[in-house]
Amino acid sequence: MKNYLEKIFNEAAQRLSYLSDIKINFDIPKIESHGDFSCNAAMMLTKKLKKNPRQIAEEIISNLKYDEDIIQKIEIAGPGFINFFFTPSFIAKVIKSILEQKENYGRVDKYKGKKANVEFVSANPTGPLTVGHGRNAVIGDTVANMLESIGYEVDREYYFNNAGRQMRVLGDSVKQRYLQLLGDKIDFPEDYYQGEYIKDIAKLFFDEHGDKLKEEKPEGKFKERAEQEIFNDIKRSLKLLGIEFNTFYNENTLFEEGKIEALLNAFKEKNLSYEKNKAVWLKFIELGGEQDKVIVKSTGEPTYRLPDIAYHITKFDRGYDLMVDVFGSDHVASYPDVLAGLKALDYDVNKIKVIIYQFVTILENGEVVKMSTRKANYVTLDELVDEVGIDVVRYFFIMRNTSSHMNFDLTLAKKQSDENPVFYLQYAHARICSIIRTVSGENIIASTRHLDLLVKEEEQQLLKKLNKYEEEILYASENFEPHRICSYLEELAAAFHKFYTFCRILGSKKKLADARLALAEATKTVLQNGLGILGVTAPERM
RNA sequence: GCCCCGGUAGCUCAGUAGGAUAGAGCAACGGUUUCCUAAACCGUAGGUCGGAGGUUCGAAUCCUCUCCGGGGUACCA
Repeated sequence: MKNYLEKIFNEAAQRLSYLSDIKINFDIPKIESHGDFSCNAAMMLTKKLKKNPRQIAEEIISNLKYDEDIIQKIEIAGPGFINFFFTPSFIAKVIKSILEQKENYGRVDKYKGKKANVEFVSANPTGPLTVGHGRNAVIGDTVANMLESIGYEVDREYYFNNAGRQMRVLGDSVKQRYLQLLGDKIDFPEDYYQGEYIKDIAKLFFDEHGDKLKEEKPEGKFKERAEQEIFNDIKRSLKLLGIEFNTFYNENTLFEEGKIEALLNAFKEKNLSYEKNKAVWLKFIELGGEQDKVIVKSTGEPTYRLPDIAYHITKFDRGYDLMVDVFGSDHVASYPDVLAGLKALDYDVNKIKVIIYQFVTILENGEVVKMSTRKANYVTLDELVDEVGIDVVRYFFIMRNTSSHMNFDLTLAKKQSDENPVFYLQYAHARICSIIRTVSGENIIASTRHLDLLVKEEEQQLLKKLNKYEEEILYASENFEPHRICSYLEELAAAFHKFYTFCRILGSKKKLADARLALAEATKTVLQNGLGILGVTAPERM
């Protein structure tokens, strides 16, 4: 519908040159009587043309050439809005496209041939995934789905680090627990990993090796096995949510392949780094930052910035047109450094999109649960999935804007899971399936031959929502805003439930029943496609 | 101190590609099942969009200041 308006405006602009000077916007008015679309062009031109906006509107309208089978009427309203009303039969045409394209409806090839990399989760293997990681995981996977739906070929990537102090502590945590199992009286250090899973891993060593590993170094078998066990656990948790990665990128690769060294040299050559107090500093001030920062510590160990930059360079080298990073808000301060470093080396940082999501606050019994993997104070993602199910978890984490803080009352979620909006959507789908089952014995066939009979208020409302789908998906995807899809689907489901209540299929005349069934099936397809992008199931029965 | 995010109905949050009378879900209250699933639908009530200025035909949306909450500000990642 919007496309058609754009078309006739472009055509009119050949006669009214001032139309090309402004960006023409078409909005869907909140109020029904204001039409299907509304345009504010006349008001935007008042200053320029020094004329009354209503006069301008009239001039614009008289220059629009349109098909009366498509547009029913055009009105000037309020201060100078131009309101467009489409014909019911044009609005109903969307059913045809939906039924023809089925699961491909809403997919566009705008970015066909482009490659995207979405990096997310990227938790180091020091413990089970928590609810906090869950938000990251679901956002990343959904964004990946959205990008695929607009044509990108997407790689899902997990970046991790299995060197460093964290991992040494992990290995030693396991060893200490192992020694305890052997009967040694040990005060387990407070700043070690306190979780039960450490004891489980220690038990594996005890069962398999008895006391033979007393002299084994913590960073040897203990660390390796812990990493392996924990990683398996992480992968299993993610798979449970339907999330799988193409690539696990080990930070260590960057060192092994000399990429860190090469990067250091590149900075040096460009005269962007210098030595001070035995450390290497990068000239961030020169790059527009607030202060210079250390990239190699006086101990010779690089700080996280160096591998992060080198890592992104590998993504550029691998030929991605778009690189998405999904970070928690605790990383806000670090990514500008990475981008500045890349920019200094002439990489096009516009290809990088950083999604920062705000933290999830978990409330249990009215109290805030402070998360810490180290202190073993957390609610795991698995526990959450156990409590409320996969669909609710996935939906819950994307139904809100990523930039919005999220409160999650566990107690409430367990109790009131029936009232979660995801069921509202799923129920709409199940209801349609039920209709199709019921109607299958009757002489009713989903047919697009008499769509012009769909003129009732509820039918038209539902049709208008269906007409919005393609645009919504594209907008949400291009702007990396998965929650918009949720809002849209809730509106669609609401429009369907109203249609269901007021427009019966059984008992209507054959032609109308056929058209209504076609409308119901089209709705089913769109619900299915939308839920599919969210990774939420569309059940046939509930 | 400085930087990022948020502050919208009792609660959780949409709306921030400037638009017409600010929305949804839950909670509260009242109604709707001889009829394709009542996990639904209809109605009532509930708001100084944190506060103050400004920009303009028009501001929840943009700018400035300010208050409150979260996160960050390392030779931690």
